[in-house]
Amino acid sequence: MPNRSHSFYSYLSLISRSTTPLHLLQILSHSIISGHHPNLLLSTHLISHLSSSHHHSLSLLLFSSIPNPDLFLFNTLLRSTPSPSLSLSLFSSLPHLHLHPNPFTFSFAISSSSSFPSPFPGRSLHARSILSGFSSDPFIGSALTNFYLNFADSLSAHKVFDRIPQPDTVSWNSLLSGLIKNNAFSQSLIVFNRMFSSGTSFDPTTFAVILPAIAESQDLNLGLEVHCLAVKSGMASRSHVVTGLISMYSKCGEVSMARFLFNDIERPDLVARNAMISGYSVNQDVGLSVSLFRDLMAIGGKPSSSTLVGMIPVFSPFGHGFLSRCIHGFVIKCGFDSNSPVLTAIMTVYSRLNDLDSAQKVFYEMPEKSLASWNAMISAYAQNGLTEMAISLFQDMQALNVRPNPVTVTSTLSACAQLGALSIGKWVHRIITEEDLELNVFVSTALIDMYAKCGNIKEARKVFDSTKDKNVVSWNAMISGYGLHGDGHQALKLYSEMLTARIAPTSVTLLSVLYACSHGGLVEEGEAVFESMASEHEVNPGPEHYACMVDLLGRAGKLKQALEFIETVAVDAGAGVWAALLGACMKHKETSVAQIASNKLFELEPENSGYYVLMSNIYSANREFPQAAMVRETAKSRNLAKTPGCTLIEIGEKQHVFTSGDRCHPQTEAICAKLEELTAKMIEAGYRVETDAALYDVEEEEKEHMVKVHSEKLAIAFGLINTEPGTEIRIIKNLRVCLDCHNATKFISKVTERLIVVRDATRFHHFRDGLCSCGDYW
DNA sequence: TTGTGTAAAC
Repeated sequence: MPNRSHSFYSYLSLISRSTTPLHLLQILSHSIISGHHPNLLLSTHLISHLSSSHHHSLSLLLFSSIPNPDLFLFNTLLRSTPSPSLSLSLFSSLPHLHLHPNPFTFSFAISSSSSFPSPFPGRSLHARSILSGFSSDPFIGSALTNFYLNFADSLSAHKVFDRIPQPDTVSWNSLLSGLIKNNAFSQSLIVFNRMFSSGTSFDPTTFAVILPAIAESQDLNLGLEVHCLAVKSGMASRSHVVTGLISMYSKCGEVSMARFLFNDIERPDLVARNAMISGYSVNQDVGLSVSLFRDLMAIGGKPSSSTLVGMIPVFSPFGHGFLSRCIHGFVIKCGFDSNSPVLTAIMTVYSRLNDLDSAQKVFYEMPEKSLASWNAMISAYAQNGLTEMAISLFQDMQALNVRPNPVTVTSTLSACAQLGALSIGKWVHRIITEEDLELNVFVSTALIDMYAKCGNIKEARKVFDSTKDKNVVSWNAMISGYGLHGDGHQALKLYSEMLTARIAPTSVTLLSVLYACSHGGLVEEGEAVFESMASEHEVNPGPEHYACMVDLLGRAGKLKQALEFIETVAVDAGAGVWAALLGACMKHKETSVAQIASNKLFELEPENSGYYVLMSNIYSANREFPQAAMVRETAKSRNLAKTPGCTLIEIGEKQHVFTSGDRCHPQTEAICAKLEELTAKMIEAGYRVETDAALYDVEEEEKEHMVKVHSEKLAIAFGLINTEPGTEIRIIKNLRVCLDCHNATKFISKVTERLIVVRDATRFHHFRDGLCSCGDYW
């Protein structure tokens, strides 16, 4: 303790060395006793110290005891006030204190209003700062940039930022980190480029902020450049920067480079270790990930939630038993049983193991659902084919006002695409626009795919054309979209544009192009593409490509050539090629090649009921009924169930599903009446029942030569009743549309003057005025 | 500064 002879300055120096609030208060009382009443300077120091040791109530107490605080003292208090509502009420007390806010006052108040639940106080501070004449202050500008991006308002953020005359490093960093918080990774890389060209110098924060964005976009070249910049500016060994580099290299697949940097760290902290552990994990190196984890335990380190989140994904290949026994148990033992990120990682693993029940259980029992956990559940549903569940969960989010991010809408759109739910897909598109979510390459590709799969190929193309950062996946989605719609020529045209743009085709690209040729009947073009695969594009054909070639040749009626292709080129290509050949035999009503193909298939995949159905139908089509019956008997004796056909139609935003011979729908009678009315008109127009169609139905006995009304006809009739004349009708069928339904739909489109769009298991059919876009080639 | 969740063909 100082004695009476101590000067005012010795109190100051004591304050700066004090660590506990008690100690600070002792000094304060001592100074008062010894006649040194706490003046402004002394109080300011005290407040600053109390705040940095998180004793906010004490600093507030001290502040209120000071009769005439100055602005500097006020700002010091404001800067360290943890609660946004408290700092807002402090701000409004300025007039009582006869103080005028300066730029620091505004920027501190704005910073804390970023964590206020509503954006209004921050906006009003923005307005008041302009009225006070600070419209282009760099400090306020940075704080506002940050504030607006915290409320996902990137338009306002950019406006504010552009008003800063000479943005400094901190301003740029605020913009960058805000964009990244909003998942606007590609945009952040553009801003980073602008920052670089402006000549603004980087600080360690700049590197720490931009490296995750580079990692996210997997742009290794940019990562290397930034690494060089960091080395040149002498910041490459700062701990935050190294961690960012380790993570960036791992995510770009350069895990050995990451390890090299890691080994160079003298005493790696927990964060660096976590980055390295997850680096091995994303690169599927179980051994090294676990061994680093062991190192951590060996030095007595305590794993953080990030350690577990980083390590958990590597365990999914071990299978369910291991996970539930060890990992889930370990998480609970470590006290992370209510930690949202850790539980989200567990959910993802369950989902990858197709154990949706467990994933769902973790999700619904989570005490606090984060955005990531909502996303994990939606994508778990979407990836496991539970499309309605995925969509309904997204609708729940909307109802609960949980704001989606690009990841959320990407998964939801994927569900819409699978389901063919166009109206919901459009609704999601509107949400993306209204909420100003970043249209990153994932979102735009998902939109392209959704529009294409839901039948709106023009809208798909519109999105495709307006997408700036297309990658090969976007091109693939668009090309396969054309294939789906039977437009082989557009698919080939786009493919050649892609080659001109010097984008290397992947095996998926080539498969999509081949399918488009096959669906469009472009045999020679398809053969040329197949030839070019290995020779020009260094892609070796896989079983799918071979099957597609068989499909291409077989559909065109070249069954012998297709068989030869299998026996000479596509040897050991598996069941796919034979299935394609069998399908082609059905189209051309050919039994001898079909026998060879089906025998192969019964041998390769005896459990697949589809082949028995197909073979039996081929016999029936050729009036070889005893053989047909025999095949069906075999299938029956093996207890093989066939997939029931069903058709979906959307009226408004509601989906209606019909099965074959369905009489469950409330409007059943009206539907039957409509069908009778239609049949009469169709027969008048020349329609005759295709008898072969009856033979598609293996479960129907021959006693009935009548076709049980297939689900697509029910759905079309239902659509006709419930929509205005002239509206187009869109239906989605899970199996391939049968010959009779295809023919009937042509007539329906004619007699009702409607455009009818049918999506079946493999492609789209646009029926208009008695004709189908597939040219009866399907 | 690390960690969760995302699109294309079959």
